[in-house]
Amino acid sequence: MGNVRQERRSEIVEVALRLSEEHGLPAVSMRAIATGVGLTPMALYGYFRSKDDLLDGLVGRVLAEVPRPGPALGWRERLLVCARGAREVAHRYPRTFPLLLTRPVVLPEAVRVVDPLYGALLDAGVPGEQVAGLERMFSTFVLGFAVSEVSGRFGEGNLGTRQRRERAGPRELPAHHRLGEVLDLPVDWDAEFEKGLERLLETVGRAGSGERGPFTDGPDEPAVGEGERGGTRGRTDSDASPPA
Amino acid sequence: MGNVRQERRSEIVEVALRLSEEHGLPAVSMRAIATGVGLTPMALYGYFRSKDDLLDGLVGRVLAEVPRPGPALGWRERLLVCARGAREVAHRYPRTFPLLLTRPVVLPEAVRVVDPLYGALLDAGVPGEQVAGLERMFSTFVLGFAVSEVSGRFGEGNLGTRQRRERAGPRELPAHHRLGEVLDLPVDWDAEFEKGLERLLETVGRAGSGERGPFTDGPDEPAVGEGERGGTRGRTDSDASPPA
DNA sequence: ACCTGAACACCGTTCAAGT
DNA sequence: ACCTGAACACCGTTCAAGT
Repeated sequence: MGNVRQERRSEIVEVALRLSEEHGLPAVSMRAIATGVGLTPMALYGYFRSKDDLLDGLVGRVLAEVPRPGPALGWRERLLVCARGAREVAHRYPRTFPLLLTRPVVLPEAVRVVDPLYGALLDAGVPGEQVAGLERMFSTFVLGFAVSEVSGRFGEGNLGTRQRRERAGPRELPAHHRLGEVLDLPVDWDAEFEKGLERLLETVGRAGSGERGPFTDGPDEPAVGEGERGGTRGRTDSDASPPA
Repeated sequence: MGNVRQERRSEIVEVALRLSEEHGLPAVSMRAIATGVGLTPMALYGYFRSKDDLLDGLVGRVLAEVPRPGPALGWRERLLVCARGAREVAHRYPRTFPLLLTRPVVLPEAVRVVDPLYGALLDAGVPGEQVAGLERMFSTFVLGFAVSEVSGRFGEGNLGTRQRRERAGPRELPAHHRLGEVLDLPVDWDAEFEKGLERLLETVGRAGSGERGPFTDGPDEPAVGEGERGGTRGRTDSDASPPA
């Protein structure tokens, strides 16, 4: 089949990725890609309908490196592997990764990344109607955090707000002044990401155990969200709730 | 002082906003803005150092419409007002809003939006060292959700994955097949956003009450995150934990 | 102080033509 | 089938000049 065509296609995407990481996304022009692959700009249109199409290929190329854990691990570990893996990819391609938030997720690669997340949430006992929404919440956090980090959207953490804080006075920024010196500490992004994941996993566990609060008296199942250790003790298809 | 200058500046930003909403962000060019305001492109450089600088002005202009609730409301209500308000702004300026995720948050307008969130988290009892991180988690969700919604990153919800699901077969997308028809239901974005907020408020409540799990025996305070109904019964400054 | 004209070094894409 | 050349209608920005 059109295998040489596929080769050329991925060669083009590879050049685009290299250009993006070496000189930034704005440097990814059809003309620059073309010279990089040894062609005329017009030749690229034989492989991609438009530049947007080519950028979708770039998104797919990056998404392909996000790990997709199989059902061997427990659901918690699977979610962690996906989340940490995605963040690592962001650090690997810091100038390209922000594209993922800009472009729609209808690509087949995106669906392939989402599937293990759906599986993990189902195994956590999350009701079918809530799975997609919870997955979007989870992915939004992971993607948003990773993109913010590599694109500098978080600034250099809290640093640099100090001048502004002091210039503004307690009238305009009362909470900044209440927080005071805490805002001047450098941020440990690894720790913050892990903390966020921990919080989300707790939410998932609660959604998976029927969302009963501590005062709802239901069947006294062992609470999810406690003492999860490796192994294969995650639930399987058999106890996934029916779609109602 | 340079008041006529400020007038001109905001006139320029206003034209940029109109252009962006009417014809999309790519249509926001220095040349188009200039004709819109009745000047030569070069004249704009007297008011903004560069196009990026002008876009920062645009971000500030949009951020200025995000509500900043005072301390009259309870912390829960304040978080809800900020979150819902931000999402409404996204719906008001759907083609411009995605800029907020692209550009750094060092603008004074961004700090002004963050301050009430810090205040609410402090009033929820969140320890000082955790406030900034939790705020970033909250904002990442709100911004990420709103941007995904208006930029079409969420696709049309789950719809449209059906063809792909059926073409792929249970081998490649097992969880999609486990979920089955649930994925074909249309998504109620309002409800999903509210559900996400609810989950995050629960997390905030837990962080504010010392993060004890159901198996830690501590003082038997009434659990936060339960039975919250409207009204102004949120905590106030008086019971915020000191930064430690 | 505020603005303009001309110019530079770029873009994505179309279209007719080559082999 | 795959590629090229020339052209169109754009970009952001610099620089010298105008009033």
